[in-house]
Amino acid sequence: MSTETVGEKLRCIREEKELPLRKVAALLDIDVAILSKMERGERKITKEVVMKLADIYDYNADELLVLFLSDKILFEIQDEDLGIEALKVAEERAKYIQANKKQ
Amino acid sequence: MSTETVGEKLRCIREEKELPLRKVAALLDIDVAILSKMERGERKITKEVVMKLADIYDYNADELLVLFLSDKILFEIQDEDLGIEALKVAEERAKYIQANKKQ
DNA sequence: CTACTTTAGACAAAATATGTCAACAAAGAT
DNA sequence: ATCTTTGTTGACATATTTTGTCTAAAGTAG
Repeated sequence: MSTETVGEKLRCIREEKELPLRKVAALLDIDVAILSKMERGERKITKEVVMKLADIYDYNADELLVLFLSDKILFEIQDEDLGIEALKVAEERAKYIQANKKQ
Repeated sequence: MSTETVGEKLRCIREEKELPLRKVAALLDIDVAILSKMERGERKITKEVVMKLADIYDYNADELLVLFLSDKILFEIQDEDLGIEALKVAEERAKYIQANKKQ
């Protein structure tokens, strides 16, 4: 099971491609410091950046997006005793919403 | 299954108790307009307010807290095709974190 | 009408997020 | 020991979001 954050995952991928922050940051048109912080979870990553990095690294975008979303979900329930219960309720509600949304 | 938000739920409870916004807002020491907006989802509800209202209404705090948390979770994955998949991954990760946290 | 409840919007203040930059540390190469 | 490259840290100003306060207005009941 994956226990790493999307930032950690993106850093691993970048290191395997042997791309320096400098080059990737230039492709994203953002500051090197910000990308460094995003990989280490010090700055929030946006969905847009995740998608661009999937493209740059030629990596499965859905996998990264799921990791990105689950990070945000875990952030909401961190330190909450009822977190897992809330996740189950949220899943039921999400399924209900999905089943009833107009085509 | 519950399809209502925590705000809608809180409004229902308040109306059953026949308490006006004015009185409840006074007990919470917040403006009437803000409480009105919280019940309708126009302003974010805080965990603190949810707990205080559970006390004021003498209502199950855990139930309201789970609803409150699931609202926040659903907000994160709204309109995301991979939302339910992300929820499942988040649950696995949450279980892993819970199992490994020091006693 | 009057009294009460609730809602809508404007506004400033507070809090948070974001981009930019310079200084610093670590590691390698020569 | 420099020089170079890579990555990290923190300060700072700006921008954006959130929050509380207030007033006007809409809706409801007596």
